[in-house]
Amino acid sequence: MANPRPYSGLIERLKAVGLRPTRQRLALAKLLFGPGNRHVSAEQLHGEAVGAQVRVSLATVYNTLHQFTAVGLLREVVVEPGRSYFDTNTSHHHHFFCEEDRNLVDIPGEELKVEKLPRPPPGTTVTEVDIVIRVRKNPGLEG
Amino acid sequence: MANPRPYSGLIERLKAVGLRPTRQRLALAKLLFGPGNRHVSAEQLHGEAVGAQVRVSLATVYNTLHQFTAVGLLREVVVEPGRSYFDTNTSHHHHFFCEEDRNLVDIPGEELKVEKLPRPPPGTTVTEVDIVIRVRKNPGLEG
DNA sequence: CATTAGTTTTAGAATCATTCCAAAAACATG
DNA sequence: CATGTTTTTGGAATGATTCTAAAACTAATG
Repeated sequence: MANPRPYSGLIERLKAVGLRPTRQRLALAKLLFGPGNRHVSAEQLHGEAVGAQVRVSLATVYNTLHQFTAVGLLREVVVEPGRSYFDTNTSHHHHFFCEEDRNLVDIPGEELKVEKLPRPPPGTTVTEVDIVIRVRKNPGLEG
Repeated sequence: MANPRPYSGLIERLKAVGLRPTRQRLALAKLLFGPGNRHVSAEQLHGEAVGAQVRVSLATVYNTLHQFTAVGLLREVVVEPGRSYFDTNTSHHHHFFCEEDRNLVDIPGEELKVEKLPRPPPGTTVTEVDIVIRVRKNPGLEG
C-alpha cells in the first residue's frame, strides 16, 4: 500500500497559511515534513532537493525556508555563528548541540523546565526562551 | 586623582594567561575590560579602537577576540545568524536579547535556574548550558 | 484562449562577517 | 645587533546569505 497521495495534506497545509502550493514549495515541504522532525540548513536542503531531481535554486530554498518560518511551519535555530538551522518541530522545546559534528537533537519540552523566569528589561516582553545545551563527544573508548 | 596607571593590571592579566602584552592587545583589553561588562562584536570593537586613535587592523581584532576567548578572558555569545558577540562577563549567566535593536543584557546566574537537566545523548558530556530569552520592545506609549 | 496583473523563481551579482595568507614589523634572547 | 619567533597587517579568499532584475508561472477575466 504505497501512499497514493504523495502530497497529501501538503497542498492544503500551504494554502492554509496563505502560500501558493508551487512546485518548488511542495517539493521542499515534502522533504521537510516527512516522518520525524528535522534540523536542516539551507545548503543542506538544497542538496537534498537536487539529489531528489527537484529543480530548485538556492535562492528559492532560502526564500521558502524564511516564508515557512514566518508562517510558523518552521522554527529557526541559531547555535553557531555563520549558519542557520531550520527545525520542523515548532512546538516548545530545546536543543542539545554538539559543535564537533554540528548535530542538533531535540529536548522534549517536559524534560527541561526553567525555574522562575527573571523579569525582562523594562519596556520589553518575552517572545521566546531558547535553551541550548552544548555537548562534547566523550573521549573514544576504542582499543 | 586620574588613574596614574592606565594599563594597571592588564599587562599582568595578559601575561598570566600566556599572551604577550603587545600594544594592540593592551589597547583592546583596555577598551574591553574597563568598568562594567560589555557585549561587543568584532566590527564594533574595531570601530571603537579606531575612534580612540588606536591603530589596529580588523584581522587583529578578530585574532585577539578569539585568543581572549580561548584563554577565558571572554565568552562568545551566539544569538543571531551571521554575527558573533563577545561578552566580558565570563561567569555563569544567561542573556536577554532584543532582536529589534540587537541589545544583549546579562541575566545574573541566580535569577534563572534550570530544573533537572535532561541526560545528554549517549556518548556525550554537557559542556555548557546557554539560555537566551528573546524579547520584543513593547508598542510605543507616546501620544 | 489571449490578455493582463500579480506572484514566484531564478541566475548571478552583491554583501557581510569572518578567515586565510604571505610579507612586514615587533620582540626576545643571546 | 644578529637571529629566530611571535604578531600584526592589508588584501585576497571564503562561505553563508541577500539582493536584483528579468524570466516563468498563475489566476482571473472577457
